Amino acid sequence: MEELTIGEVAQQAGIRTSALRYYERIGLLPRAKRVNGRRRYDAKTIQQLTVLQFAQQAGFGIAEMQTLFYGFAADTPPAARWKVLAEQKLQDLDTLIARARHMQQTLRAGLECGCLRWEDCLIVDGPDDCRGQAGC
Amino acid sequence: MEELTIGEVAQQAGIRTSALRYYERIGLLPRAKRVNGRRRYDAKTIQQLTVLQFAQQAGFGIAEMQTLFYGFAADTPPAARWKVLAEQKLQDLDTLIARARHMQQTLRAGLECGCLRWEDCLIVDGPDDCRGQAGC
DNA sequence: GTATCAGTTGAAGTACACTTTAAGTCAAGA
DNA sequence: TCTTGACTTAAAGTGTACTTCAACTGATAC
Repeated sequence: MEELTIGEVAQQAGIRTSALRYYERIGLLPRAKRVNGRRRYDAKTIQQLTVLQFAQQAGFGIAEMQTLFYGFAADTPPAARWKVLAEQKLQDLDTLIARARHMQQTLRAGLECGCLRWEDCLIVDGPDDCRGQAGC
Repeated sequence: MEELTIGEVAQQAGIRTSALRYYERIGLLPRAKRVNGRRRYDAKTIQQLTVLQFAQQAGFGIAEMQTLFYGFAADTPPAARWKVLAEQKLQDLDTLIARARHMQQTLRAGLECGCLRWEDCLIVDGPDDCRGQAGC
């Protein structure tokens, strides 16, 4: 089977060599074997990295990926591992989106305020609260 | 006019004393006067902090707030300052929301995959791509 | 007098996901 | 032989927004 250097893996996976060394150091990737002190990977590693990047895109942090990949009984299939964590993450994302929407409302409320001084601005006490005060 | 200690300001504004010292240190709040070496604030500070928290809730980082509060000609009214930064921020939030939605799709796609091994999972190459492969 | 509480300072720590740096190794090409 | 380029390591740096720590001071209560 074909073996790859760290630079080749990095290029094929679209990742920096420093990240690969980092993943190995923290145990997110298994320790690569060495030839003359240099890391050698087999093609399967690219697949592993693809899964890793997929999980990352789905919003999993490194600690969560450790759980996902190594934090279950060896005979637990991927779909089951994924399910446990994915459902919580979906909720987190709902929360995140709601917060972002709230920020947008806050910003738009601020855009409608024509205050001449911050002190006059009632918007900061509540967006629906502009009681004909100066500039609001 | 009534003067407040750092603890009183912190409590009324719902913020930690350490944050108040931090804001002063980085110049986000003007240097408070000292009495016996202790900070003394007037009631106006609460209002300033309210504006600050409003901006923070709208998604402005500290550097952006520096610009917002001190990065304009002294006669520029708040509404004009706000406008310059808020419109960009609204766009950033659109991007953020889109990314979060994409993450959710990724997660849901993963939930529908019943792979027995990561290696069998074609979802990681593209969510719409489960061509009757083992477990997918 | 002394215990307690709130305050002071500068420096270091926190979380996250890496990147950058310094100093050195290894193999291949001119 | 010398240079070049890719690689090795451990350690320190990055950015954000604070918090925590250590050592100390000042005012108040008993």
